Amino acid sequence: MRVSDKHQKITQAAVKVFARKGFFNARISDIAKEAKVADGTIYLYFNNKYDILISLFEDEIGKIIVKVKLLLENETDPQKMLQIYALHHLNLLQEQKELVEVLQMELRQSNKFIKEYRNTKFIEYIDIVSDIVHKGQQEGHFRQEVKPGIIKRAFFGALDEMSRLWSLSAKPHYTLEETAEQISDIFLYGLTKRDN
Amino acid sequence: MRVSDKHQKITQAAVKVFARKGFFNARISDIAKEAKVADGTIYLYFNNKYDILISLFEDEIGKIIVKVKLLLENETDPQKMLQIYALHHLNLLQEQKELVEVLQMELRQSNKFIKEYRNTKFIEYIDIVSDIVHKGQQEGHFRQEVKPGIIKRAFFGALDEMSRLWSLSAKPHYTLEETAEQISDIFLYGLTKRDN
Amino acid sequence: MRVSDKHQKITQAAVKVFARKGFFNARISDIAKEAKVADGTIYLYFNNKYDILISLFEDEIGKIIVKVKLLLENETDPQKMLQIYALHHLNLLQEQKELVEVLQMELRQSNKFIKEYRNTKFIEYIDIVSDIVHKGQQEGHFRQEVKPGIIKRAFFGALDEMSRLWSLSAKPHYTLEETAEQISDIFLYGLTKRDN
Amino acid sequence: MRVSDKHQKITQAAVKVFARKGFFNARISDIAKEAKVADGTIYLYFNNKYDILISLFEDEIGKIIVKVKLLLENETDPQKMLQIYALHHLNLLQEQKELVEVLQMELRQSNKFIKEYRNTKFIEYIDIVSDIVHKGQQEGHFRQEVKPGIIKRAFFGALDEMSRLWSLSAKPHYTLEETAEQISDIFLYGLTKRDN
DNA sequence: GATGAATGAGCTTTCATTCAT
DNA sequence: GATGAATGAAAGCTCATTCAT
Repeated sequence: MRVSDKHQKITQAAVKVFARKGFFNARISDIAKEAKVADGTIYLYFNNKYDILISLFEDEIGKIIVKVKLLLENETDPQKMLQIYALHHLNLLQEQKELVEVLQMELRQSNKFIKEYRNTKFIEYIDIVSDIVHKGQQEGHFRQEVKPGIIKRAFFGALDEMSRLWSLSAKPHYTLEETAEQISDIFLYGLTKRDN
Repeated sequence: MRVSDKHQKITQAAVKVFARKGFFNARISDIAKEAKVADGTIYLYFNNKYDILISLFEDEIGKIIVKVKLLLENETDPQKMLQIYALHHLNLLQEQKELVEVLQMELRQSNKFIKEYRNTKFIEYIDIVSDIVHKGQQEGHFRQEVKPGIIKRAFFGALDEMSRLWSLSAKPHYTLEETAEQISDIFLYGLTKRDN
Repeated sequence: MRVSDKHQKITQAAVKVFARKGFFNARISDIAKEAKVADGTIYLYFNNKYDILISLFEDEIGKIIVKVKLLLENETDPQKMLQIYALHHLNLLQEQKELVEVLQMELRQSNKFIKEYRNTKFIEYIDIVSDIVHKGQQEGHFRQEVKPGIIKRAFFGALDEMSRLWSLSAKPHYTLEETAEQISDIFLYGLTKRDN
Repeated sequence: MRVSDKHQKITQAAVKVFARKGFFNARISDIAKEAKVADGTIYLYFNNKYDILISLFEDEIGKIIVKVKLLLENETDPQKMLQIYALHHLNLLQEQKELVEVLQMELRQSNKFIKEYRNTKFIEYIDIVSDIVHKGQQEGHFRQEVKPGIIKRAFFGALDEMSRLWSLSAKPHYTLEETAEQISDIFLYGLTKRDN
């Protein structure tokens, strides 16, 4: 499986370089050097610089989705599920600091330039949250007036903002677990029906 | 007031152009044309391209802070204050769609490249939230175990993610008021002590 | 005599700035600042940047010619005259280091760009040497086979090369007097008829 | 020999263009066009515009030194050696009019701007003269009171001034041989001990 | 498939010159 | 006469992309 070999080498190199310098400041030759291939070789696997970013994005988000879905597979309690999602999302940061930085960028910047590109993978990823919320509502745990379509964004946004903070600041003020707990706590507390 | 005139014309043009094309894809000549000045004129008011972005950022965030603080001045109830903050933040989007897009960008991208730049204005802006939360805790309304330093980021992130969604999608699924209400609701519900 | 006042202020400022940064690297605004006038004012007295250089050159060489001719006025011995010329030429360096550097430049570079400009003043200056040599030949002191038209250039070139060396090196190896003596000595020795 | 091929093509083109327009007025695109390569190609072989000039200078002076030393190899008489040096130096002019003009420029202008660059090659070239003078003194032909360190500069300056004259004026008044002879004659006459 | 030398469009920035005040 | 803000052409340099080997 020669081909996917090179493809992956380039993708991984691109993650590093984009994270280090940002998409616009990254040069193709940087990626080529990091991947230990010739500049021209990259164009055998990708159409252009943007294509690397999108391709990378789809690939990596895809992997993450598989992983999260696996983690949630054996869990049925929506509250626990949200906690798992939060913890895993923040875990990504620790484990794949570089990748996260690139996704941060991709999510914001690039759509502007690649109008035709609809990041369906990303939508699939955050829809996991709305599915959990929906399930919680159906089972009677979560408040009915809450809109899953908004909550999914709010939850993701809250987590994401924290990871952004970490990726920028040298020494985080809060630990990963603490943050995951606080955020899922506030959302769960906010979602859950009161007893009285 | 010749000087501040041109300065402002350029700033406003830059907001438009950066929003339209993104910082990296925006050309100085685009901004110049939009501002109806010569390319060189821009360099009489700004040191370089980055300087336009930072300058613009500081200026605009400054104005927003003044505005929000004014709105909160006569309100003492932390719950109401959070609602006001949320509503106003989302309002920015409607009123200044372009500006928001640029700030989005600035908040994420630029720090990478202008390491020395510390966006103190932005910190001042989100610290308004932690101040409200802190006040709520001191007055006994909000749960003590919640950390204002995390909540401020989560709250901002939640709102911000929504605005990002809007700035990208053609037709928003939710109205501004609906969104503001949902998000402040979930946070307030999550923050507030239960009676029992 | 307002006009010549400003004209002179600008000329003197230009000498300083050209010497410091070279003609091409000197900015009009540098000269304006040095002369404590507005940029635009310079264009009331000079047609363009080149014009400043040429004008400066003509003016300053003119003054030097007057000065040298004055020094030679009361001297009739061609040998002494050559020594005076050499000493005075090198003296310029010490006294007007900056001016000399600019002249160095002008003599070489600029003619290329201002084709129409014939530096008649400079020719007048070195013709003093050929006149001395010619006089020496007529009076029977100097060898007849020597060509004044070549000697004038060689003599000037020899002196000039020394001054260039000085203007570039931090600490000259030889004193001014020593150099003037050595050079006029070698030329005089070379020019003078042998007794036998 | 692909690489040195392009390098040389660019160097030769640069000589022509610098000679034609001067270093500052020469555009990279002029050189590129002259060399029949793309603008960007130049930057594969040189770091920047200055680098072309310095590189060119070092290369060409290097070749000249080799050539002159070869010519002097079989000659032991200092007087003859000086004549050879003079003749060869002036010959350069005829053969490589353009190169000489560029070197003229380099010798004067550039050091100002490229302070860190010490043109060691050039020093090596003129040190050939002081070595000859020194040898002549040791062998008792030349006067002891003459300082080789001054003479080398004076001799070079004299020759150089002549070549400058030629490179500027359309029709030289003197032939090459005539000039070489006159100048070495005056120096030799000036250097040599008198019989009485 | 792989290479990397070559390309050249494109962009930021500078600065001589102008001209309304 | 004097000013200096404004102009805009011009140029060095970068780098995504191509293509001959």
